Amino acid sequence: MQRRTIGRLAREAGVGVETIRFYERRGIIPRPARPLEGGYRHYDDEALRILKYVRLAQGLGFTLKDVEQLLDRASQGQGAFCGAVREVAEAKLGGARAEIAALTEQAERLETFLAACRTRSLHGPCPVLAELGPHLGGHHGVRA
Amino acid sequence: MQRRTIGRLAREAGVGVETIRFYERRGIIPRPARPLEGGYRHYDDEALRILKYVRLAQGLGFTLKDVEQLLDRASQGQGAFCGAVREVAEAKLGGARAEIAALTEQAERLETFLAACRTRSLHGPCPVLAELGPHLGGHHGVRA
DNA sequence: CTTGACTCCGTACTTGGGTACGGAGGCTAG
DNA sequence: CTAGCCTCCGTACCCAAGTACGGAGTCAAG
Repeated sequence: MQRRTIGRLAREAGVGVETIRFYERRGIIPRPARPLEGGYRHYDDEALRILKYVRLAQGLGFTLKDVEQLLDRASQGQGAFCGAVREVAEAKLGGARAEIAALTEQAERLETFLAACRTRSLHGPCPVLAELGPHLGGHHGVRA
Repeated sequence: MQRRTIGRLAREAGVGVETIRFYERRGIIPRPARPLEGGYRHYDDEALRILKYVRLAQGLGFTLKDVEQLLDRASQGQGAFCGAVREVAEAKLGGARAEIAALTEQAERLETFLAACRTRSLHGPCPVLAELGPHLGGHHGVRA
């Protein structure tokens, strides 16, 4: 028997102690074996495996909610689980690509903006400020 | 005089009414002219300009905090303002590129994973499930 | 003057993934 | 037996950018 306490498990898995307790509250980690009348938790290898699995899943963009649902499906047999994993992974891939596209556009807007800023600042007053109207000068209320 | 109420301004700017009140609390929108003894707010064109400016800034990835700070600098003259804007914009560009890189890696991991999933599922039991250990089957505690 | 739409206000809630706190009790080496 | 570290627990807090609520007051049209 390993008699891993929570701190040891945390070190082995590379997460914080509070994280493990948080996962337990969410039902991600099995409720560990404990002596009656509330002593310390001690964990076996399965807990460690799950923690590593969670970190892997997070690296793929899965949320904890995804992980929970997947873990639920794991009780329904391999077919259901495998299909569900693939489905989520495909959704994440789509999401990631969409986000990349959005960020790429944003980066392009920023480049355009910076280029304009550099060019125009050679010629006259800052056009960004001008767009904000003539009244900007401590005009926007009392800050708390 | 326009006598724009908050709802009208919201429609014109394409934001929610609550958003405008929220911006006012944060000091982003000038506290609008109001009749004594608490009647309705009414807004002039400057509020609309600022709202549009905020949406533009958000499109560049600026946070509301950024906008607030920039608006504060606007009172210190064009030089300070212009420089600050450019600085933030450059930081955002760096951040966006870093995020794109991270997401690209994530997408690659997902593709690798999905490819492995497809290939291996032809040969035998789901390897992802196997990695989770032999005990997965409603083993992970009572969900609340 | 009434109706109905709009607005007022403060406060609490949302999402995600944890972190922080703090006093009490358990566990173990010396 | 005791020092000292570890763990227990619930609860509250963090970030951003709003959203939701609900009872009361206001405004314009008819």
